[in-house]
Amino acid sequence: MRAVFERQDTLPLIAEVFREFGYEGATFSRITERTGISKGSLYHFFPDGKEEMAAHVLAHIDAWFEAHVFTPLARDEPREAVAQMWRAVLDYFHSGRRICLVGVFAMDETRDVFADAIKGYFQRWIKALKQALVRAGVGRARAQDLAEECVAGIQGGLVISRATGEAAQFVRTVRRLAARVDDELSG
Amino acid sequence: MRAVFERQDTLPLIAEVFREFGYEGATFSRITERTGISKGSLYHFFPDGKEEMAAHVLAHIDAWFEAHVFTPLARDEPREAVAQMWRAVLDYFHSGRRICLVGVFAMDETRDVFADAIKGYFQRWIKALKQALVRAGVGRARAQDLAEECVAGIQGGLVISRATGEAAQFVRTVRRLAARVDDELSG
DNA sequence: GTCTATACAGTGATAGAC
DNA sequence: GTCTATCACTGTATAGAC
Repeated sequence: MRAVFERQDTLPLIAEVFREFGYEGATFSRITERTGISKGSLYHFFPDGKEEMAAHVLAHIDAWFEAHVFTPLARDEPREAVAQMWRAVLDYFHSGRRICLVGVFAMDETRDVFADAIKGYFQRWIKALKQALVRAGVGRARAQDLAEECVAGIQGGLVISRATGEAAQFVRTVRRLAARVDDELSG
Repeated sequence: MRAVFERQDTLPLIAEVFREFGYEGATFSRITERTGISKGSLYHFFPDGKEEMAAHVLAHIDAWFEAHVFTPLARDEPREAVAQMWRAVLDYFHSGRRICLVGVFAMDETRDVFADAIKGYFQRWIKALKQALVRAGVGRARAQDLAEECVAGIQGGLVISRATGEAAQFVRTVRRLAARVDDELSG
């Protein structure tokens, strides 16, 4: 009996291995152990091996954020979209117990292959948030500042939470950032 | 002709390799290539191998921050110490072109051996900053919030700068954080 | 499609010549 | 103290049985 039958289904499992051990630390033995899929089958799903796995995992994450964060910010009523962003972020990162794989890969310059994907993820996030803030009436310069501050703050909160082992620190960080945005929107 | 003769002198070079490639990616061949020291000599300096190297590198970084940031925050006139912290941070991280190795190691849970050192680094930073803010007249709860926000913001700014390739983003992040602290101190 | 068997390079680590 | 030679092992990757 196997729980996984489609390549798409393996991505979340493989993603967790990359998250826990980083790119170099995510070895085939750890991936087979976690997924229950042998090396041979993994190469059947991902003919180009580890690099292809990582690329698909990144694309998977990107699609999630595109659907749950970036697109709402660009399309929905801005205040509601921002509120939705905070909910999505707390949910996705398990209230600080889960780190950002894109951030992890960003810190590792071993493989420039992913540089564009990583850069695009953060730039689109900042841009979408900025434009939502502008649509909500915030000045362009201030909106850019706030958006950079929020996206950077989220990453930093994840690092500190993971480092100290206190997930609550991430939740506090998000609350502070949300409050600052609210102040700006109502003030 | 060799430029390095003492173990202490090798640490900054080895640290850069860990910074660029992460713990797993920092292989002996890369370290020997960067330092010009053979494996045999590296094991002479660090009998316990890579793990000992990483431990010494972390201790080296910790000592630098202790001397240039934490101790000044605890001892000097608080406003001046905070200003010194921003200078030290911009300087140490090369205005956003260099990442935080402690942050990189924090994201990697391969080796719990360093967990305490990593945790201590961030906790002492937050605590020292908080106490300096308290000595400068900020309320305890607000000081704790601000300190967490600053240390997390620095880490996040480094991640975003590295990801986007725009070091200037880190400088802006630091400026924003410094302005917020200044507001609190004068307001 | 899934697996086992295997190739081959590179890993951390050790021994020993000088 | 510094290096080279070598170790056992694990890494990614491939071939091929079923």
